[in-house]
Amino acid sequence: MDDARSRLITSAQELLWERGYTATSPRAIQSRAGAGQGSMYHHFTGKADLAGAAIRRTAEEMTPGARSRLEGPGSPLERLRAYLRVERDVLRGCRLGRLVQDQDVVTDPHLLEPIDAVFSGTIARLAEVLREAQEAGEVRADADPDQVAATLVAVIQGGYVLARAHGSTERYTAAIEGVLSLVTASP
Amino acid sequence: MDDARSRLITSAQELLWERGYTATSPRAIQSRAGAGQGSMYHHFTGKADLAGAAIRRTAEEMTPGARSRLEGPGSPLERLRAYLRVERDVLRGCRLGRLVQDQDVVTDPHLLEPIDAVFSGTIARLAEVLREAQEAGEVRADADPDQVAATLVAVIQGGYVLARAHGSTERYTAAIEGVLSLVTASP
DNA sequence: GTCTATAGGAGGATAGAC
DNA sequence: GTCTATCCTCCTATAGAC
Repeated sequence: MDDARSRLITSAQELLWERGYTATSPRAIQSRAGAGQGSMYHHFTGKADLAGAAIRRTAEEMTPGARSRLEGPGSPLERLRAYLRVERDVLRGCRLGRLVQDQDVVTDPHLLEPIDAVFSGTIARLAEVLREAQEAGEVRADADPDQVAATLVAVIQGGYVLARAHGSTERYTAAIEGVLSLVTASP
Repeated sequence: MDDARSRLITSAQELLWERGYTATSPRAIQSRAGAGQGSMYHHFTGKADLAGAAIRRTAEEMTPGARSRLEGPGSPLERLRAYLRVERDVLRGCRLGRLVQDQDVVTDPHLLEPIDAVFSGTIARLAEVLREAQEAGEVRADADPDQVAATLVAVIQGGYVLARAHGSTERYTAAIEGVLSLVTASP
């Protein structure tokens, strides 16, 4: 899987993460992939097409990890903690979430849809685990699982923002631990 | 205050909000402000300098509103609710938070510092109100006010991300209401 | 499949006239 | 203070040869 086409997608994934969509040029992708203009325009119709492939691959790469942590061993609350506390590349930001600030991404359904799908799926799975946790008495019963699931994902995404603004992971950790203390049912 | 210098800053504020830093060109700022090249480079040393002025002005414009809602009338918890539920231009995103995804912004201390200052100030003020709320028994006492304050700001910032990804404000509202239900002390 | 050549436009900035 | 002219580089894409 290290043919030119695949290498181009890999480079696009990296650059999309580092610089976003608008700030990433076909040239930069090509040179990082060690491929020429002709190669790229042979495999893809243009920048947007290649970016779409990169986004879809990133989405596929992120799903299994989240899934396994939320469906893994441990009580519902323990699985929620494991998911929220998993090590993330905080200062680099979310590979998908950061793209959503890009006007050209939000405007192109082919680019936006796979991103939204990841968030939707994550929220749905978190809500499921939250329901289990409520049944087990680990999470207060008077909270709406769907709302709280959105809250949890928002804390992660917002934690990235605070960390990048502050230049350190501290704020991210504080936000995560803060929400964890709140979801946990009072003794 | 509608001289060329001020108009350039206003245009820069708008474009920074709409397109971010990298995707905003001096040309675009000038044409929106109705000013020429010469005018801009007379008042500012370049794009970064003008952007810095725009960011500082936006920061100044955001502070009073937040301050008044958190120091206004009502119980501590009511003030927290008022702050979190205030109407925001959700789909447009945060004027400052969105810039933090931009590599060129994070790299330039003159651009990043005023952004971080707003977040730091907001977190500090929220922590203060949270402490009051705990004393009043409105918020569970076993939570760290500084952590929860970071959580609240993160939920807002992350709510923007979810909303833009989904193309609707629903997810934002869900995240906000979710965290509000969690901070409120159990009956 | 991949390379090179080429193209029109935009980006960011400087210089000097008015 | 503001205008116009000018500069070099990068952007994204197309064309056609190998």
